[in-house]
Amino acid sequence: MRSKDEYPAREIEEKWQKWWNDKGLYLTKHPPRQKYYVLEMFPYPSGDLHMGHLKNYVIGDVVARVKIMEGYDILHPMGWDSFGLPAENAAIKKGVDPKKWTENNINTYRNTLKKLGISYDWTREIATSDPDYYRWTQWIFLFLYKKGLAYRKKDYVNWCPNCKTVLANEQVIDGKCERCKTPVVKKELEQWFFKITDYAERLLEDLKELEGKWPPQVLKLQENWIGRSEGCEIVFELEGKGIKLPVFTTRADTLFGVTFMTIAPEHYLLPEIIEDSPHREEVEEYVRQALLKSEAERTREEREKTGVFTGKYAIHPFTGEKIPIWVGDYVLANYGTGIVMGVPAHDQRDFEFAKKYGLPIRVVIKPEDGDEPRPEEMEAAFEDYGVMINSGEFTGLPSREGIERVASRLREMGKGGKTVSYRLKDWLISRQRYWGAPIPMIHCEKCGYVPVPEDQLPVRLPEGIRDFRPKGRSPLADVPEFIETKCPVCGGPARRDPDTMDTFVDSSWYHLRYIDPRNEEMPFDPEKAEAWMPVDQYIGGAEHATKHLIYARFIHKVLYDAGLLKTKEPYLHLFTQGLVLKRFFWCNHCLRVVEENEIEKGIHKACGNPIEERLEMMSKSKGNIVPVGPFVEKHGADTARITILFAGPAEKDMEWTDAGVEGARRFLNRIWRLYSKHRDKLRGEIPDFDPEKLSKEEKDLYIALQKTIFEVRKDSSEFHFNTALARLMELLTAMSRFEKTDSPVFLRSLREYIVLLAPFAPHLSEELWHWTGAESSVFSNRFPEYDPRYTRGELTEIAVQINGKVRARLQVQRGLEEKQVLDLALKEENVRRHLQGKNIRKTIYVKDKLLNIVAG
RNA sequence: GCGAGGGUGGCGGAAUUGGCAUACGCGCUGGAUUUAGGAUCCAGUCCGCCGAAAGCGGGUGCGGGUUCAAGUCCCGCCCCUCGCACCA
Repeated sequence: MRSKDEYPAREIEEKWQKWWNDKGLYLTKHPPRQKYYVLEMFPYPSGDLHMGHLKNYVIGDVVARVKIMEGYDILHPMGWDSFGLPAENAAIKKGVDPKKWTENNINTYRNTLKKLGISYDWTREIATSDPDYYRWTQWIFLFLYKKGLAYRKKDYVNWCPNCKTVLANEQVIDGKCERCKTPVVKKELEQWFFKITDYAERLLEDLKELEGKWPPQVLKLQENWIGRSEGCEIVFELEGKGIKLPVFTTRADTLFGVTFMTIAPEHYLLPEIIEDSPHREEVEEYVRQALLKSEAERTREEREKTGVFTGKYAIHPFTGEKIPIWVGDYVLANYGTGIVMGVPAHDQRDFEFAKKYGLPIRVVIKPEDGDEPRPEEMEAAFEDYGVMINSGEFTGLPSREGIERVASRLREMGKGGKTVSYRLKDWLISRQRYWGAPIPMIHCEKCGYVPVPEDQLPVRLPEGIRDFRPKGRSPLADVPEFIETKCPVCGGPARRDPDTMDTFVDSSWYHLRYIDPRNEEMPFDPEKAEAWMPVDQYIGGAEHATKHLIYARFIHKVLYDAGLLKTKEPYLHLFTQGLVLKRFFWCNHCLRVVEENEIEKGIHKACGNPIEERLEMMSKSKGNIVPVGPFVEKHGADTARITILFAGPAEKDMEWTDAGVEGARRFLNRIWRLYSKHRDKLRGEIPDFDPEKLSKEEKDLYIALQKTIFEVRKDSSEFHFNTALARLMELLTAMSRFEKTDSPVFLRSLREYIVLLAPFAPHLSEELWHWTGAESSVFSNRFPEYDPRYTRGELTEIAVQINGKVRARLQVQRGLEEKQVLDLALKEENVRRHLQGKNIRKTIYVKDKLLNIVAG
């Protein structure tokens, strides 16, 4: 129940939200004097907004408000990543139009975010599903196409049999579809790709610029994802036909130990290899089986490797020896060259494969200080570096040197040489879906693939489609008025590309559109981009480390190379916030969330089955969400903000609890009561005072204030909002207990406290600020400066230890010397007792902190 | 398996150039106020030594080490979370 002591949150919040809006307080000032671009990852507008979504925006808002009060002109926009599958699924399930569904959700999201009073410049709102936006997404596609960075390729791709669509590598999690968890299979399709591998080296290299500015684990994740590996390409030849069969290896020194080769089942050269093989049918059957298996099945580690002999041989580049070629599904088609050389003596996988199929083992490396391993006795491959043996002209070389020499020899022979391989794959962007940006390409029988001329953009999505059920092709393929068009080159009949783009294309450049959201000539004006880029602080979930954050860096670099941008990287600082978890009770029998009053002694009363207590990320499907709207109505936006910020370190996961809400609410109420009590004292000038001439009580408060300013500034800049709030709570207690409430120190503390609180509880602060008689916003203040002379009290407590154990604490003036402190310490009863019968051997003094007496 | 992060009261968490472990909040206990409840305010709250105070001892996942001094540094383990995982 709300008592009359509780502050009227909703009333205050609505009042100031309206006032901020009328005053245009958060409108971007362009050109900026001193710019600061704060960006939170924009949301996909799904159903309603819950507290789990909020953390991102609350953190961003604190950053933005602190920067406003540090005198920056900020750009702090919000928009919608509004293309994507859920809209289409809703259309399939409920028959609603994806566009209408999306618009409704956007309206709900916008209204909810507005209720939170976050400092967005709403005039810059964008939605990726808006033709005014996706026109430029298409423009970017064409831009890449012109640069040779968008190309079409027939390939085996990740295919989700349930969603009936192609997935990027990044959308395959543990071999399963990210969305529906169905095992992904391989399917051969012709698709559009972005050549992100051309940028692999720079994407890796420029991570160095981000060190100390991005979370180290995100940098590491990207590094692993790019997966640079230095090695050697070695070209074998197919016996008889002379087809080149390149392999990639990091161990060129083991080349003389090759006893077989293995090629991936989906390798494009395989059909040619087996064309005239007696084993052809057997191989084809093996390939069929392999492609049916899901990635998850194929890559299960404990699974025994399988393979089948192709009946064909390759020629060793040095020895001319015949090497049998096998097909094996443990070889990945999309890493290296898709063919590996089998060196069973020195590679564990090859060893296992050779053992299974009775292939010979040939030792070509021996330990530096040991004997040559004997093949018949080996139980595992010898994978260490050592000295090359049985390797012709290279015999006797240490591995490291051998790797170099073999590579340069191959280079001379034109049969390979040093090369670099990346784990990163080209970015497959075609999606067989309706609700995305159409790929702006036209296929003409005569002219081939032709880009849609820029002046014809956007290629609009047709409306009024009824049937969105996945059929293995884009719903657009069945819309003749969309598909059928004229070739822009020859004017003859032609067909549009029926696919739409991966939504990660939409979000790879949105930070640029915010800079110039209504530009009708260009995606953005390069001059404006120069004024505002890079994003100074980007805030979002760590789950985007290898998807969005790599794609955005890639697109940014392409635009940088074209001279449209002046910075190499889009996001200068990145902060990744933790999740919001909510405890709930789950009945495994009824398969639903159960309220506490339905449970008795751990048993679900309704069905008699035991209840499981779970702590998981808030999600609508689980039913453990706290919706924002009703919460704000009941407790207010500021309470929601404080709850989130105080619960723990912002980068860590937090549990949303009622107790946390109570604590936040209580804190704000304490502030409200203190200010209500002294409301009549808030107005008017505060007389100047000399801190040196204050009473002890006053000086203590003055020092507490300086300390708090110092700590709040420091903690806020480091994203330690929980400890910043702890300091504010301490100062509040100090002010509440302060008795000389007419003192200028007290009055000044009240004033500055409001400003310190403002980034965290903006509505309450704005209200209290106006109680001082101010007419301008609390955010037109500078964040308070501390008086550096007083950030520490002049009294200090020195711990007196004897042999490392604290035996007394002394209250003394700061700055005492060791001798003085020791004299004082020796007067202490407890110290004397512990020194009885002992000699002081040595003392260690840490000024103003500690004195350790070593005695014995 | 590899990589990263983590393990501190009943709970969320503070404290890192090595220097008073447990700030702040929640919960709990007692008191004040109140017809009562709620709300609020004050005091207490790491554990143990029968209660209290003083005092003493123990204590930051486990075992060792360096040091006058270790949550913090070093060595060896255990456990948890996340990411990658047949990458040739």
